[in-house]
Amino acid sequence: MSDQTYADIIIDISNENLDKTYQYAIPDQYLTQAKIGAPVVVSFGKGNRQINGYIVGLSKEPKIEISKIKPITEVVEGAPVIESHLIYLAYWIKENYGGTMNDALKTVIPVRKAVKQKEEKSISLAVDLEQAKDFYYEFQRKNNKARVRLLGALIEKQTLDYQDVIKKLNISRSTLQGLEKLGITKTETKQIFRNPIKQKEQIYRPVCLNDEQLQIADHVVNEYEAGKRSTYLIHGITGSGKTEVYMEIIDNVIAMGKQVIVLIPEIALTYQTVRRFYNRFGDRISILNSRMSQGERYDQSLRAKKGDIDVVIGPRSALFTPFQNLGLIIIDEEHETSYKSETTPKYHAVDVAIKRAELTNSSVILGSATPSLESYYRAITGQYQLFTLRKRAKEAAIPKVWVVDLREELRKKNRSIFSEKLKELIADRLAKKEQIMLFLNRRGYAGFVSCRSCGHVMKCPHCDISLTTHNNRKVICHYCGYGEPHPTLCPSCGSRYIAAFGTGTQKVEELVKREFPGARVLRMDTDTTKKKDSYGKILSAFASHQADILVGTQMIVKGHDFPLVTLVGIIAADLSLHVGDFRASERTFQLLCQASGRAGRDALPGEVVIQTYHPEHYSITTAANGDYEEFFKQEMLYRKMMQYPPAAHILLILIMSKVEEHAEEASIHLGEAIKEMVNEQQINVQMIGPATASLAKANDYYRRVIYIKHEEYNTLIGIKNYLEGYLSFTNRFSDCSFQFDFDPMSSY
DNA sequence: AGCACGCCGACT
DNA sequence: GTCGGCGTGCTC
Repeated sequence: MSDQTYADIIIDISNENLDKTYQYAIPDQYLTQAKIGAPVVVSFGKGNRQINGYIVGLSKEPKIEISKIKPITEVVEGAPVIESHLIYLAYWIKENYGGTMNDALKTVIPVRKAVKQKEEKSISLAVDLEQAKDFYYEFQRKNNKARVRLLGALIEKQTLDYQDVIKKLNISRSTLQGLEKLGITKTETKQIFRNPIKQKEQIYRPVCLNDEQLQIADHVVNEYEAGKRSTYLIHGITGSGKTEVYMEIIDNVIAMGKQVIVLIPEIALTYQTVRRFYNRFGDRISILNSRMSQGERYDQSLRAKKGDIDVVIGPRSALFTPFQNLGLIIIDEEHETSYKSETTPKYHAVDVAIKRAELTNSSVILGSATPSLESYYRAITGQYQLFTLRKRAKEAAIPKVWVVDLREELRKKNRSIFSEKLKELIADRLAKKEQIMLFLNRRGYAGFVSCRSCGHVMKCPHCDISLTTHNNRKVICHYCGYGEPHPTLCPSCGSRYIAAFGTGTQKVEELVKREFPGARVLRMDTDTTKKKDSYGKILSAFASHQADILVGTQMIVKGHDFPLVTLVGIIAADLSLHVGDFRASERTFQLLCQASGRAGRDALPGEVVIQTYHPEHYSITTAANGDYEEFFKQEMLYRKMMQYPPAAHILLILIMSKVEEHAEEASIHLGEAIKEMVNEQQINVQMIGPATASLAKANDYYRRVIYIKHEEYNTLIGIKNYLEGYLSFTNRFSDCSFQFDFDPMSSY
């Protein structure tokens, strides 16, 4: 039995050959250097031509006949190549978040798609037209049909598209090769890069930072110049000018010949934001967004690789821009859930950014008005440097916040969804011709059950998570599967006003129109923004005062400044407070802060009305006071008590199958396997489930979940690795699929 | 992307 | 028979 190690190698990355790896033997002399990500030279094909590749995996078992496996020619040392960094990063992502190496590589390395290849390669004549005609007749005489076809077409039209030649003219590559060798044709690859930003003259605008902003920028720049790399968290209230601080630091970092990645949530990627950066950095900046085709994205990554740009701005995926000389990664609004990938590997951009920074000797800046519990926790435990911006940059005043107790309204026989206070203020703004935003933070799949009289919410006795209604007959917990019959009377006060909670934006729109017949109302939610561009259209219609009231879900509270908005109404703060999710309080706090930040952005002072059945809940009181530190303190107590992140870590395992019994069987089996494994290794983990997911069935797949909690992230990675290994061995669950999610951000 | 293999018609 | 054009499939 030999002890040979084999390496999985991908060849020539920028082609679409990503899904093929080839196994090579590692000669003893290279054993120490043959790490994942390392560039290698290998013999390939019949002629043993020497080509470049990268190691993407290591194993002891040969996957094909040993006689076919060739040894690696050389492991290339020295010269740090971005590809090898990114491949190593892919490996790290796979290890930390689960999934296959292929999944990870695909998220990390931009692949040229066949779709956009059309314009890249073309065929043209290498001789003049007369000579071409001579050849044409000669080939006709010799009955070289394919050559005649191609030459005929080329005489008519001097340059042809490569793909068209292959497909429409039915010419094979060997024919083309033959003609090229004879010097009759030539193939050209031209690369047309399109800068997605419209060419507009840069407007010179001097920046003047206030002392708070300057202090942060100076500190970071000084450390950077001294060679110190670090992760910084900037906690700055809405309107405190975080972007100016970023730009000042970026300026200094690129002056040192380094490149910068700026991540912003997709939804904030508006023309306004982009132009601010463009005005300052001009052509040396590139924007990525989800509307760009894969070809366009690929173009931008090539530009980055060639050193044509210094700054890239984009959503999560921009994190993998192949800069040769990366120096800084900025993540704005770092608490946003869109930084967590929803597809395998379910990585979090913040953690991957920190890892990439470590590999490339870069710094990371996180910024938020309402930092995630995870980030703030790390900041106060010294893993990040924390900065706070307390002043608003413009002279805008902080809005006045009213918290309205909806239980009181019911007592006052007001059964409408608008409290007296909100009605009064809406009428006032309509009279003054100012604008109003009504915000309904509805999310999640199933409604929680609450009492309209006392505000009592049905909760799971084991998880402290809101129970959700199931056909109005049962209430269940979708973390652990606990269930009880749907109550008819409130267990707390005996009232019969206990029911599933839920109001749609459509209903709110209707009721607004009924209550205020003269008002012009716009609605924005997933229904009205399905069509392309409708999102922008609604917002610009509202911005130009074509409507008085904008009703919408969370999407209306992000980004955009509307100077005429002086009133923000939150219809029912409880809607996000009681979704069955341990992050519910955090989300509520964030949404309330963001929504409040929309009011009175300019000269006119703003007011905010928060309607709730829980005016005493800390998410609501702290948001009303704008007191993040107090919120953090309260929420951490809960997370510590319940062992939720960041106090501990959670691994979610999602089991899916088209056959309900198979999903159930597999989940029970996996549960047993986990129990056995942790007993054997004497690890003290807490396992919740297996249970039916809250979204019990999606796209014909039945879904089951298992949650595992432990203080150490690495313990959970160990369990994930164990299960991945186990699942790759057994074919018992071949019709089931499995997904892992660490410290999940979305509900399942 | 290169190489080899196999098929087929044309020429010696 | 053999040569060269042509299409196709494989490369650890």
